[in-house]
Amino acid sequence: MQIARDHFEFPVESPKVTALKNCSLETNVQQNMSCIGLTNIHESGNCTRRANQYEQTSNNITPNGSDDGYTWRKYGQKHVKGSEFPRSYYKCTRQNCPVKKKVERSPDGQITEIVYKGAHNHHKSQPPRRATMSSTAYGFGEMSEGNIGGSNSWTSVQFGRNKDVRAPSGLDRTSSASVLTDVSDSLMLNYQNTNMNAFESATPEPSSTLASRDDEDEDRATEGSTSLGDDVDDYAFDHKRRYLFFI
DNA sequence: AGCCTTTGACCAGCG
DNA sequence: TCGCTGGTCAAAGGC
Repeated sequence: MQIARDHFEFPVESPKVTALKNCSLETNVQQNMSCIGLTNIHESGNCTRRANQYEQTSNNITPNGSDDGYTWRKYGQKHVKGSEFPRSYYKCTRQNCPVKKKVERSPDGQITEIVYKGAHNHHKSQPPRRATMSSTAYGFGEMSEGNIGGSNSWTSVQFGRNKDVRAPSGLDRTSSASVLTDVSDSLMLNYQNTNMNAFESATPEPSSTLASRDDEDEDRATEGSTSLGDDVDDYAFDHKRRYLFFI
């Protein structure tokens, strides 16, 4: 919990954030987490390009529950009792990756809660067999990545309201953050750039280790924020044309 | 052609 | 044991 909270305490006004805010204004995609998240790691030029794409399809798009640098496949959706909104269930599409996540989203498309379960056995942002929009953006991936090498745990990321942190097992390590949705948007902008080191220092395994172990061959190309961003940009842009969706 | 989402059915845990 | 609930499966259809 503390870890997650710490994640969201990064500067709101960084150069990246400023650029992204401009992006939102230019494209009328405001409070669009996907747009912001996707464009976080790119130059504003690309930001505009992407945002236009979204604008064509929806005014409120937040693909696949969250943009966390991993690729997710939705395998179920259910309206859970006690919850206002339907809950979507996602699996990491990475082969042999056991990580799952639950996403609750309000009717207007805002994420109200994300709960991660398990630990990725691969580094994030590597092009999967088939990328989707969700695989290309950044924001909360480290939430679950902090569990790499650990037990299957649920890591909760919450938006807009306070909820109990999901902790089915007393042994599970959980973390959560409760922030306003619009605030979280801004926070996501900076997450990748400003908090990687901060988070890594708070987690058992630094990403450099992660990137060079389980899937070294495939992961190598994704190391480093710059190369990572470029790879994701090109790859994601191409595939987003096909997978413009939202929940 | 391959991967995706959707969605109803099914299963397991719990009181 | 039964009913409720959350989580997962799998078929169907879309992109």
